[in-house]
Amino acid sequence: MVSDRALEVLRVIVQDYIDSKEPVASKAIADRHGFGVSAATIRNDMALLEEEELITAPHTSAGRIPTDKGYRVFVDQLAGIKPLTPAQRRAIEQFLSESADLDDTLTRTVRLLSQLTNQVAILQYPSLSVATVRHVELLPMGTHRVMTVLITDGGSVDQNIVECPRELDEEVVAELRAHLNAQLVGMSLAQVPDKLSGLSSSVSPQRRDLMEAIAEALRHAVEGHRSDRLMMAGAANLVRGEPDFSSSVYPVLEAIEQQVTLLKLFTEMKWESEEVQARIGRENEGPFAETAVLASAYQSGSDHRATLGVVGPTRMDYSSNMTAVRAVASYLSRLLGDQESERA
Amino acid sequence: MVSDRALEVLRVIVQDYIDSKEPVASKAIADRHGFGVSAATIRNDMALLEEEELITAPHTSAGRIPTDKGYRVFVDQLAGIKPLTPAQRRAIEQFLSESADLDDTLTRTVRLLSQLTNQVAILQYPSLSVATVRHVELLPMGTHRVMTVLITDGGSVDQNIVECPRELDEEVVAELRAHLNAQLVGMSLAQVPDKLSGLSSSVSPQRRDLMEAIAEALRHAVEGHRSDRLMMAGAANLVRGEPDFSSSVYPVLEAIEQQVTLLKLFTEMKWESEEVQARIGRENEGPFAETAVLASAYQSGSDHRATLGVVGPTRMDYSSNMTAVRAVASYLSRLLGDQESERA
DNA sequence: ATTAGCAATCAACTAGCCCGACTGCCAGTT
DNA sequence: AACTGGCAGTCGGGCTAGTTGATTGCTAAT
Repeated sequence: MVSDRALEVLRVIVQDYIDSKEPVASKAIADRHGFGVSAATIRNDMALLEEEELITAPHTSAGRIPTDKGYRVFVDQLAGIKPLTPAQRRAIEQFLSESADLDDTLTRTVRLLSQLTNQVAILQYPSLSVATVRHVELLPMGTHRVMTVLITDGGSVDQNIVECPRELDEEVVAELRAHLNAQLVGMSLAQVPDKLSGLSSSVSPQRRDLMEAIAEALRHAVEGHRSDRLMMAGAANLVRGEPDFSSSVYPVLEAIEQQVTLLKLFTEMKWESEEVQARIGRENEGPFAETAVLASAYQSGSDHRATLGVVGPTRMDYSSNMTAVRAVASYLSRLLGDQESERA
Repeated sequence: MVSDRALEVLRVIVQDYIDSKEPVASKAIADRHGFGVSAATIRNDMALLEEEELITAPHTSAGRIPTDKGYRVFVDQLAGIKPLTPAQRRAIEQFLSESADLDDTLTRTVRLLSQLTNQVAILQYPSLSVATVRHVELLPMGTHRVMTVLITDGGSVDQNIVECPRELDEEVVAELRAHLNAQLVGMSLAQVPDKLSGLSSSVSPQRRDLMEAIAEALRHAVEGHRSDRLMMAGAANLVRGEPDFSSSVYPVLEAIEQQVTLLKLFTEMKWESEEVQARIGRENEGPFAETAVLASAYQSGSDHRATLGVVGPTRMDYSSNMTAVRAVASYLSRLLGDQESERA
């Protein structure tokens, strides 16, 4: 039951509140924006919006601020798409021009995003469980040790030392290497452990113990990759501005560092659509109940996706931040895609 | 010209101020600590300490707080060595028992340190310029590409794709691989680029272009490792407590994230002695002028050292934090040393 | 449906006051 | 010479009361 004008009033309230950080008064709206109506009329609309719980008054004689629900409506229905500013575009260009290895790219990306949005930026490491095996290398080291090297198509590599039960034989190693590669290359990391258990029974008995030890090392390597992790940049932005935050910032920063809450959040969001997702205020659990989280999936490999986004106060510039998140996600996808094809 | 008792008074002031965060009054000292003298006498000593600029009064009718100089004297002359608490010892034990690969070890270490001290912990990545080459692998991929893999004794690995000017020949690759390993294994990363330039002239002319491309890839890999970086944990601790911060915390967090100031600081300190170093207040430049930085070198490889430490308010528990930094540095050194010898 | 006007509300600010926590100093004691 | 007790002086911080100004809600008129 909210009129079009009332929605327009909501938009104005959100926008004004975002950049003034002050409750917005009816008079200010009537004065500064081109509604053809008086403050009293705006007040009526505001009463309506308040009834719908889209805005609220912090105290009797103050202007109104949006509620979580109000932000939600704003984001879903009212936020226009702000194009990137030239400065932002330039920043991304510059960033693109200097990419190096994977880790460096990710670090730069998350910093870029935090600079573009002036918020804390979060980037989930590409989960390698669905990366595929490109090559397995066995390197004899001395007479009783062999180093296993597992190389994935994402360009990441892991290595382990294996103790050999018996004297090493280059021929045996070569054979096992060939065998392993034949069986594992092209396989997704998630499948590797299963495949490995089958493998040791397929080699001749006198090599089985060595095979078993190597399989164990490879399982370990895969395991190490499975753990999802996050990178963060721009923590300072959380502290900027708000002098009162002391109480509220601490748990948020801590939760970001612990990672687990955010990872859960990200996996919850991920199955949804292509676009930038927003979780606002109480839509989030626990420490993030007073923040907004914007996130978008990015293409982190041939057919796998991870998530990146920003965390900030619910009072944030949704329009431009969502644009920035979307832009960075798509640039990063493209970048990783390029490296991918370069490498293939 | 400060009597022994006056120094004792300074110690008490520092200690009380650290845990109460309140200026310390003469009466409180006379009452709570077993000086056999009256408050008036303490006051006389305090007047002396004030003359020496070791303590100062925030306003006329308040107790005294230590100055930077006061903390300095405390750290250099008065701070006893607090042994680790059982809880701390247990935390370290547990940490030790779960180490995985290098990156994981470092992440855990820096978190451990931040938990032990309740401060922001900083850890400088082991600079790999002085790590040595363990193995170079060349993997043909299709007919016109080869992947170079560089493995160092620190357990880190880097790989690149090289475009081959001509059709690949497994024999050629094998020969180059043997050649590269013969020349590079055991070499420190810092020496690799020089060595590489010599190499291409030592192969037959028809292989020179390939060799050159490979050398370029390896140079790139080494380059990626050279850049010093920092890890941080416990940023939330900066925000804990202080409600006034906003103004003072923001620049500090930002400077930590930018890394450059701290890296400079660390390299300045490093050449000094074996022990934990403390830089207090204005002894630091710029953003850290109101913080204390404790740092210690750790052995990050056979003969290279990097730095780790904590950043916190000048009002911090120097005794136990210095103990923690020392303990963690030495545990980490041992851990890396063990991996080293395990691998060798 | 809109408006103007008016009373009511309440945070934020100010001024004034007092209280209590210290110090500094001095004169007296050991 | 070192220490102590006592006392006056200073000043931050907390309390109260009063004032201001912004803003709403309501009502009656258009």
